[in-house]
Amino acid sequence: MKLLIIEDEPSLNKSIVDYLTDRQYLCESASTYADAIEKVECYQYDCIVLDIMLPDGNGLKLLQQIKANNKTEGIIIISARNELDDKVAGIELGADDYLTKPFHLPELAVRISAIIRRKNLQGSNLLLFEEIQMDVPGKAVTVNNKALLLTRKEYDLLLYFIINKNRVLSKNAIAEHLWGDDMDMVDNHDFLYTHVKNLRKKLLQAGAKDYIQSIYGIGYKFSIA
Amino acid sequence: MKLLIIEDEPSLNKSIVDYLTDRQYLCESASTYADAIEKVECYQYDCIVLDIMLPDGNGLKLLQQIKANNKTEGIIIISARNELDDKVAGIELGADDYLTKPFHLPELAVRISAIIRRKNLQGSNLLLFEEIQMDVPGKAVTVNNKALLLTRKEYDLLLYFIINKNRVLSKNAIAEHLWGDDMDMVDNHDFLYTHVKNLRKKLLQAGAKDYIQSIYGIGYKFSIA
DNA sequence: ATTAAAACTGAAGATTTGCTGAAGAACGCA
DNA sequence: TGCGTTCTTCAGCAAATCTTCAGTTTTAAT
Repeated sequence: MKLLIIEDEPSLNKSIVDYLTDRQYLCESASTYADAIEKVECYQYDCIVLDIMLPDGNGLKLLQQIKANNKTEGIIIISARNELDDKVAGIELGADDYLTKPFHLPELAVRISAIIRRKNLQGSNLLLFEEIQMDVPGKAVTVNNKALLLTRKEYDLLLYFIINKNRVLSKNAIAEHLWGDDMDMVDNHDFLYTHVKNLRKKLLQAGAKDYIQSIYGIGYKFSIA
Repeated sequence: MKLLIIEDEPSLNKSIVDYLTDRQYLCESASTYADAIEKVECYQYDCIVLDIMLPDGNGLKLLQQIKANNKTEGIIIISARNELDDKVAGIELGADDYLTKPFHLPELAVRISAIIRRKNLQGSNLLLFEEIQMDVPGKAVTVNNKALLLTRKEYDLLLYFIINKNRVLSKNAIAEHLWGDDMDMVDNHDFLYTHVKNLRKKLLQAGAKDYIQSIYGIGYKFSIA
């Protein structure tokens, strides 16, 4: 799961990123309005944590642009206690949740997880695709009710596939989601090839059909037949 | 076993915490509504002791929110004798027990233990998992009916494993439950490694199988096979 | 059919994570 | 206070995973 942390204070930004990275999220951070708007326009995230007060532009404007961009990301606003009006405005502009500073990191983590669950799993903990079942909070995968052990990258890959089932995914989009933007994936898709190969092998061995279809020149599509 | 004591009067709070800590509970305390709601949202407890009268908000509202949060914690309400209506309302809102001030600490301890027993042990005193048997009130463990001596951390760890059997537990979740929130576990899981190692060794020596499965990059799962 | 690009594969290093035993520190009890 | 137990720290080793790479197969277009 990929997050964007928009927060200008470096130490807070770092502690948020460290904490969430430790909990298996892939985090990217932005510290200015310009930085943030660029990342939001270029990449896709599962959830965005947005500090309303930014040095070079108002966070509400940023929020508006995110929403205008027709992005479906979940958004959590953080703000100081005396910026209550901004908070209310944020919710009206379509933020999914808010948090007042100072807050505790576990609480932020709980809310992120709740938003992601709401968005991708319709409130359930289980993701189903034919004979494959993913228990997301438990990070456990079963095929025909038999446990299947996946490595972290394999798990992330399968999760991304199932959430985006029946859609053609470019290799760059997948790579971006699994490794973030600091990775040099322009002319090297060997990572992906290897992990797709390993995931396919494990799924087949577990008795699932090969739902990972290669789309020549583009990427993959996860679907039946 | 991890408890949260919500009580605004410092001396009473401290004496409750001291008494229960002495009886091997891991206690955290909150003295205000805001403080309490935050802890409840971030952490997980086995039982919550809640004083209905709080300075900055009504305890009943807090109780309602705990229940709304879909938490499964047991809850004991404490209140002054003249707040009988609140007490009744509390039970109706889903509190598991109540106590009127002033009360004796041993009585509180008895009720906490009863709630935990009801919740985790379905009313029994024994927790069973294959050849392992835990007598919770007696803090005694047997494997194939032969006594097994565990240290406190080992005992707490095994108890947490068995209560959460078949679930993937992150190292952070385990650490939080065994050491509380004041511990700096971000990049140091050596505690856990050592205690898991010692617990495994003792269980194996006693003739039990190794039910503690390591989940690479995440934590552990306690289950058969 | 030929060809060049793209995709796949197995196996090798490199890296990260987990395990271990032993030593030092803290604790509880007499 | 002193003693034995338990808890924490640490450094070296082992294992799992990730990345790299060279060689092979597949694909689409000529």
